[in-house]
Amino acid sequence: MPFFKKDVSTVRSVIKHNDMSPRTSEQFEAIRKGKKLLIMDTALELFANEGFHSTSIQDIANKAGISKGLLYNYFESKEALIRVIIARGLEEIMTYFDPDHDGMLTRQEMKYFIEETFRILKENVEFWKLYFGILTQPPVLKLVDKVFQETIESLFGMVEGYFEQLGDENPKASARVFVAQLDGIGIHYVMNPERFPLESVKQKIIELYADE
Amino acid sequence: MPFFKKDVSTVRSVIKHNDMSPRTSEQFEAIRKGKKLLIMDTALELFANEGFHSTSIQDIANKAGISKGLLYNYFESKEALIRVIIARGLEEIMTYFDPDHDGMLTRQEMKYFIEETFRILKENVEFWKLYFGILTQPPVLKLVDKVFQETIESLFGMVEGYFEQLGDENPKASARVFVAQLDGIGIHYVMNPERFPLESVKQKIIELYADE
Amino acid sequence: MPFFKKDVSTVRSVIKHNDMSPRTSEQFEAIRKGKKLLIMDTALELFANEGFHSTSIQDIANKAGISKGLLYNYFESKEALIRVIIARGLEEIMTYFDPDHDGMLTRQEMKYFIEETFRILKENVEFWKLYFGILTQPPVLKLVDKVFQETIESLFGMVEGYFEQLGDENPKASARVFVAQLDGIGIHYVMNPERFPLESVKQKIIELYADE
Amino acid sequence: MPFFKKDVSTVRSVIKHNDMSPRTSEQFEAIRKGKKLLIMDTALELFANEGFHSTSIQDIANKAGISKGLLYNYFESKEALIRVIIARGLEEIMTYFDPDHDGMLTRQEMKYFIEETFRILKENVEFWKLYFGILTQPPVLKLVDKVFQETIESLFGMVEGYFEQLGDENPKASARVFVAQLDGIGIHYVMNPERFPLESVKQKIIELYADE
DNA sequence: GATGAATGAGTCTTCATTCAT
DNA sequence: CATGAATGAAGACTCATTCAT
Repeated sequence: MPFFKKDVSTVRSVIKHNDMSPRTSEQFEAIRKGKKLLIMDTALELFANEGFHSTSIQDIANKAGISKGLLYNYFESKEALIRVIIARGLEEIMTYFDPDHDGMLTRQEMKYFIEETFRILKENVEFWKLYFGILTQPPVLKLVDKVFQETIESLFGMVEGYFEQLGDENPKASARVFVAQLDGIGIHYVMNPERFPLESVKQKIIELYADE
Repeated sequence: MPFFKKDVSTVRSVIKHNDMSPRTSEQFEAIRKGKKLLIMDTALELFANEGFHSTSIQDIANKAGISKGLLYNYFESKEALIRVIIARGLEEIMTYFDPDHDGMLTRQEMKYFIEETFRILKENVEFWKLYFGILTQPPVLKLVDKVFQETIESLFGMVEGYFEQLGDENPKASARVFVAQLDGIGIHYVMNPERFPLESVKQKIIELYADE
Repeated sequence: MPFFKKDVSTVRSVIKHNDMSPRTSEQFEAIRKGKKLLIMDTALELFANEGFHSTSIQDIANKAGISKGLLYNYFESKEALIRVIIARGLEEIMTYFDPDHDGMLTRQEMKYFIEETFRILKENVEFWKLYFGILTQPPVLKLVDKVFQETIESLFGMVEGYFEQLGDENPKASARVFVAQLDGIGIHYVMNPERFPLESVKQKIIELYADE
Repeated sequence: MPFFKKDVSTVRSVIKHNDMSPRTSEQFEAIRKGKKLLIMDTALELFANEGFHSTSIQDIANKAGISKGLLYNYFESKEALIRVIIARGLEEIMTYFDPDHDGMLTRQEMKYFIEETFRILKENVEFWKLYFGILTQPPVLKLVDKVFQETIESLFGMVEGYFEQLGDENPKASARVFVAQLDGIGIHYVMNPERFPLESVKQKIIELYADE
């Protein structure tokens, strides 16, 4: 299940009650959390499939079944919205990539790393569409620059360290090739998930980079 | 030299023509061609670096030193403009990839193919920026869909045929991986040409796919 | 002390009442009155310093520490709110200007009138900022038109009567000049209270109009 | 005649011609100048009578008989528009107030100064409505702050110098009173031009300040 | 061929007001 | 009495496109 589709469902039951006293702040909190997720998920889908610029705030509101105004109750601007969406996505992804948070990849972890990559790719097609869409759109990239840079740097560091430790003579170049390859696969996959032979491609990558 | 910067220079002198003698129709033709190229090159640069949506017709006209009206004299719309730019680029690229136009890659041709790919990438950074920007923007991709599809299909066919002829047990998957890898490299390179070790990456790719 | 900052303090204690004993209806009344004053004072300050249009209901609620909804419990609209604020201000001011409520100014009362004017101006800078702000904003003026007109008419009547009784040959013009002068002083003072020499200006006005 | 209504009339004849060659840049210049004045005058009238915030760009465009978009062809924002209007007004006014541009008022010039003041007030009611409207609206005042400050300072300097040279014991205060009085008169006049006895008020002021 | 004034639909954003709780 | 989520109309501004000259 995509990391961002968690438990919006339980929210509704919490917000039902029926006397005349004002809602408690927990109830408001629950409403806010649910709506915020709804908006983010809706926006992600539209940004990913229609592009950031081609998606209007009205489009998002319509699809989410809310009013334009309400969206601004939760996000101060369209730019803030995409920034939050990206930050959430990258954050969660990084937790999968570096399970023991030591910024290091051991030989054993490499196979796991690749498998995780493919799993995450498969389960979050929308997010990755958006990710690649942003990566190649300079003006949109600027909006989320910092978090992007940081995440990518950290990833490169990990991969580079792996090749270094393997005795690779040019670990920087190898890391570039490796990450570029994964990105290339990601792009091709999200552009056409049905026709892309993800499973056999994964095997090939494991053979190439993590074979014992 | 970028494939799209060819004979603008020779045309310049014709455009500068500023005395009172009537122009011959060949001269008019030359003006048209020169202006058209000027517009296309200017637009390519802006689309690539600022994004299609963030570049206005006014921006293009300003940078090209012409009026908005004149642009519409040459291209019927902004969409038509990007379509023509992409079509020109893909067309020229394909001539390099399949020199004898037989849609086939022999073993010898593979090394040449890879080298050409890297050369073209290096010499046409702007175009590739635009290419990848479009590839990941569904609504913009729609504008140029047909020519993109055709080019990509034809490319895949060639590469798939190559792996088939090599006896690869899953030529489809291998072709996907191969093209995805080149695309990944392309993206990473155009995003940051100075820091990307293009030359050593090229050697790696040749080793991997075209070593005798 | 500003005429509008009177008994808020005594009310505060009542508002703080927070145990579980049921409130008497007098207590409710006191709460209502206290909250209403709180809202009016807060709104006055913001309207005066930020302008009517630039102050949002949310701003007022925030600054007053209450919710938007509650504000509408006391005032049916933003326009009603400013109307009530202005009406209260003008009403209280008129009680100072015409102490025996006979609509007349005797020669002795003139000096007192001028002194009161300056005292009131000094003690209610916020109110006068708002007053002058409204005076010069036709669409806002419309909102409070009636009470403004009445107050100004009544004032003019008093002053005109004074000049008449003094044997002035053109009491209407003199009254206009006099009131205009006071308004001019008022505006300049509230725009920059620190740098305006209020005391010496007051003496000058007394010399000019109420010297024995 | 208001200083800002000059010779828009002649423009139309200039812009007529009838072959297929593009307009000359003088023609464009003439069009731009005329439209710019039209927009400024229209906006002045609306800002003055409806207030800055209550006047929408659409209102201005409608009244001027042009499209919203065109207005932005001439002024980059609503704020820029009011700034230009105010700057133009203040500039022209200062030329009347200090005819020999020496920043000084001689005794003879004082009578002329007052007469000019009243003439300008009478002939530019709209502008002065806007002027006073802005003076009392902090958030709008901020938009035009610099030019306002400068003009007012310069005016105060002149008037203060006059009282000083007259041997006044407190020229600063006298200048304040004087300018405040003129402002008060201005406000009352523009609020209700028909009922304000401008002529006799002028005489009174001349008596008070410039009598020989 | 060439210009740029002109249009108007579409976009982001704000905010007074309502209402369920 | 009190809260703040929710609405929607309105406003500033942008921009592809047209067209008279």
